[in-house]
Amino acid sequence: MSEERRLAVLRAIVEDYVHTREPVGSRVLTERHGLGVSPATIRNDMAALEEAGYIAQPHTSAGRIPTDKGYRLFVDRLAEVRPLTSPQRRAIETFLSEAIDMDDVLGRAGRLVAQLTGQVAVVQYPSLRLSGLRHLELVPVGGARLLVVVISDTGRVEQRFLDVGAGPGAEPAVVAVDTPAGPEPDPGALDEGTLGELRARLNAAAAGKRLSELPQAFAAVVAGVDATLAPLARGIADLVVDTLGAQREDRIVLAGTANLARAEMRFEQGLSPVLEALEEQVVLLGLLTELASEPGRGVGVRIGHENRLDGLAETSVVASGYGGDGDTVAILGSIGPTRMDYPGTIASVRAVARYLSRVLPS
Amino acid sequence: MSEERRLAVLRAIVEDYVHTREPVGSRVLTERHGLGVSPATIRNDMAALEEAGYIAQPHTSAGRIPTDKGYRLFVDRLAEVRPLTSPQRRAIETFLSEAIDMDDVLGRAGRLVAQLTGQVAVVQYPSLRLSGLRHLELVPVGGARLLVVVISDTGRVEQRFLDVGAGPGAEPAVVAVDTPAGPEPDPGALDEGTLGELRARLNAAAAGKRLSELPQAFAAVVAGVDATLAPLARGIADLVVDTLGAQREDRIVLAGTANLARAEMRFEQGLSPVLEALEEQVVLLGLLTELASEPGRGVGVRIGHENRLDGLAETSVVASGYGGDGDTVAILGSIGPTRMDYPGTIASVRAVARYLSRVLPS
DNA sequence: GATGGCACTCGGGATACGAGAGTGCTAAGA
DNA sequence: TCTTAGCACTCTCGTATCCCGAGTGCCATC
Repeated sequence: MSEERRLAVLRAIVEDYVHTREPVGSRVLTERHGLGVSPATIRNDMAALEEAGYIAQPHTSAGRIPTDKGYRLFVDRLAEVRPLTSPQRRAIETFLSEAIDMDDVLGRAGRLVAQLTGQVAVVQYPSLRLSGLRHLELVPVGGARLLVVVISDTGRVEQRFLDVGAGPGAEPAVVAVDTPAGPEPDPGALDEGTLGELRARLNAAAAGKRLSELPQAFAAVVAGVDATLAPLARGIADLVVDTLGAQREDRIVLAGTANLARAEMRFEQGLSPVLEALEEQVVLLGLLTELASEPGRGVGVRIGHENRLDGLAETSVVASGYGGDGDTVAILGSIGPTRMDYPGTIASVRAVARYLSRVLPS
Repeated sequence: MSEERRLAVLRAIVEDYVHTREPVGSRVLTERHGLGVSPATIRNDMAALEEAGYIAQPHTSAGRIPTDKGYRLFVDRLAEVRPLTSPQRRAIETFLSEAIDMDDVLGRAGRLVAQLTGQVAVVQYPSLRLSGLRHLELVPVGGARLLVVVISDTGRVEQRFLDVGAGPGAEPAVVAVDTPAGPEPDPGALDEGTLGELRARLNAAAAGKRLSELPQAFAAVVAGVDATLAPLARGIADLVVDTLGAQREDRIVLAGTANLARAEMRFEQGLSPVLEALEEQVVLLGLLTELASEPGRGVGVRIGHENRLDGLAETSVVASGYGGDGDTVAILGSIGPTRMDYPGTIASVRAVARYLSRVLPS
């Protein structure tokens, strides 16, 4: 009962089961895979594998299916990474290079992974590092509302709305609704000249400063400004500092959800828990982060119950970080049933992640 | 065989079926709904209704279920709009008012509608009207890349990447990848001083101009600039005009997809086609646009086969436009099985759409 | 340690059957 | 003319039964 053959049997079971979606018995194992031994021998090996927890039988007299532990062993020691075919590579290249902006890149990456793997793709928006303030722009919109646009040195752009209260004397609320805006600015409470000057002063004060020095620099501006304007200036200053300081890494896009519903994927518990888990973006994000921070060859794999979420107990997650300078700024992954094509999925995720890393600004 | 009673029967069938999800027979109809007649009478009415195509029986000896045509009649003539309860209204208010930016508002609106209706919510991003250029910012990122940030007079902010080719002499590609950016700007090919001057010139040229006048204004700048810089300047100018001119109304967010998988919703064809239809954002967008442009009390309803998409043949779409000044700038909707609670769904969609209209910058 | 043989188990498909729900129709009543 | 009661008929669905086949575990043998 050689150890190598037992592993070969496990590999054969995994590959056959992934392919046929049916419990695999000793006979087909000897027939379809070139293990030169008889079914009885295989049965002995299978008994040992079952004993060790790598496979299980759904009911007494059926074939065996891999357990989570079995898949884990397969992924760690048995799977041969199968590189993508070169047409596939080219397809990735061309499809992604047609993207016109960041949203588009990530959206396409998601659809691509979903299509390559036939599963659900998850793409996290890159979280961008902070730096100084490059430019601040104030645009009055609506009556008592100010759109504050912040451009950081790294090229990050954020926009927030500032409610300017009743008049210039009132204390402005610091955080309000942020949005692109509507039509004609209403030059009521806020006149362009004053705003322009305020903007110029704030920009000048911020020039060359680091984020940590900004509050102080702004305080000076607030102090030096007309008393009626001071509250507004302070409101803007606070909002800018707040906006630059806030991390904005909580966005995720999904693609290929429809793949879950395809007939080939039957989940014991139905797919309702799976979909629910996917909608819990915060939790999902945590999972991905955890996963990508694992050591390994860049691509992390969580199998079945390994990811703590109940909804994902029947699924595996394959994820990889991506990012400009070789360090991870965001994560890309694929989620499918534990019974998935691990080598293929890993290859796809890795290929797209690498492309993203290459194309991302660094 | 009075006409009113027949309508009452139809209404009773719809309401009962929506509630119980089971074909409704003549007996329960007389028992549960206060029609003061015998089952036999109802049967006659039902025969007439079936003849007219408003109801059908799934198999010979089962109760009746409404057809699309039946739901249509119900929605148009029989449904009483049921206003939301005041706690519900308050919940909407508070939940939406906690949003911190535009993305957040729309995301919350979606989740809200999904939760209120127990169905899938669809929210289109508002398309914003164009105007002049408020400010143009150039941020060098990476080696030969330039982030171009465009802020329009209406407060719309767009960002695009410009590939600056090999050196300042090369013709820059006009459209490249747009994205927030990575870390340290690399002051290689593009030096800050030149960029600053170029930016200042372009901004000055654009000040006060309308979109249609921009190309001309920019052309003057390009002509007046150093010859080695001209291609870069032209590249930027083109990109800006292009960006401002492009409509950006193609984004949709979904929420509550998991609701589709809940046990209560059984689709004949499975939900795979439904999910697929929902992923076809372009088509979906077309449907919503068509729907919101219909006359009516603001909320449009498409029932079953009325929406041409095959995948949505078993679903109904309830949608409403929303937008700052009473005119529609985007659309909000809810998608569920044809057997849905129309009055409730309509009320929810309308309430949230109204809130959005109120809170949106105008 | 590998193999052939064999009895045993169990899931799943096919079949049969009865209960129940609902219908349409007819004839009688208002 | 509309409503109602009665009745025979149809069809779905759940339950029970049976049987086949796949697969196993174990034992004796090579």
